[in-house]
Amino acid sequence: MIPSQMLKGILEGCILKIISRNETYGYEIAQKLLEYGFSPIAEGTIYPVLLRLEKNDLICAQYRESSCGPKRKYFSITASGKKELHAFLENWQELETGVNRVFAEKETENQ
Amino acid sequence: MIPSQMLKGILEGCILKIISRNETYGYEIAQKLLEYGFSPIAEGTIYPVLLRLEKNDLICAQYRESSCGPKRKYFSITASGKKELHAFLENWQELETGVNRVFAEKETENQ
DNA sequence: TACGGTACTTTGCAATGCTTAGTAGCAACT
DNA sequence: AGTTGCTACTAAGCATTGCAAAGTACCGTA
Repeated sequence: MIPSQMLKGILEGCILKIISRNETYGYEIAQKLLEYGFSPIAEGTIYPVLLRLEKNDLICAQYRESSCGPKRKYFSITASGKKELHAFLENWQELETGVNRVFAEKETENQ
Repeated sequence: MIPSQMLKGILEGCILKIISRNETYGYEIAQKLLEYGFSPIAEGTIYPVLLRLEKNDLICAQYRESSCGPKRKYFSITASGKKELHAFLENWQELETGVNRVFAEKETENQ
């Protein structure tokens, strides 16, 4: 169970990536995150993220009827969103490299 | 430049790891993080983390004189700290796996 | 009619890194 | 002596973002 603090900034990037692959809506994004191995993300988490992304013009929304429930709010990525996604990926890789360097056991130094 | 939000929870784990390798003090930790590829971590960031870790009994402190400046506050990891470090590493790996799964391009699915 | 699954919104909280300001020791240069 | 710069730590308050909780509402089934 990944603590919430460690998701900060990262969840947003993952959601953006999921949207970039295919137009989708909040409820489905939550399910996909589960499939990707994240512990269940509360609705109170995911929808505010989507609203923020929309407000910042990184994604745009479109309501559509559903045959099995209330209307869905479908999101697709914008040009700014693609740029942001690219920046996120770079930052993520930088983070990954840094952390893994910290945790790499180095035989050459005093451990 | 990794945005500060993405460091949340992670910086703490990295600092704990650095201390676990060798007794060390705040100023030196900041320098090591730089060596590991992190952009400069402000003192106002690092010292509060250390105080928090100490308060939570994950590290313990000992002041020592320095020949080239003010006294240094040396930290070493406690038993609880080692447990916490282990837990952090597991969470980090879980996060890493999850994010990389989200970002892996899958040829078998509609992209 | 009630329940469960689907689907979204809003409010307020908590954790943590950051900014800023302050204190202080030591060495080197003027 | 005074100034500057590096070393070294503390503390107060801010901003961001994930989370919990509560509310609204559509639809199918029992």
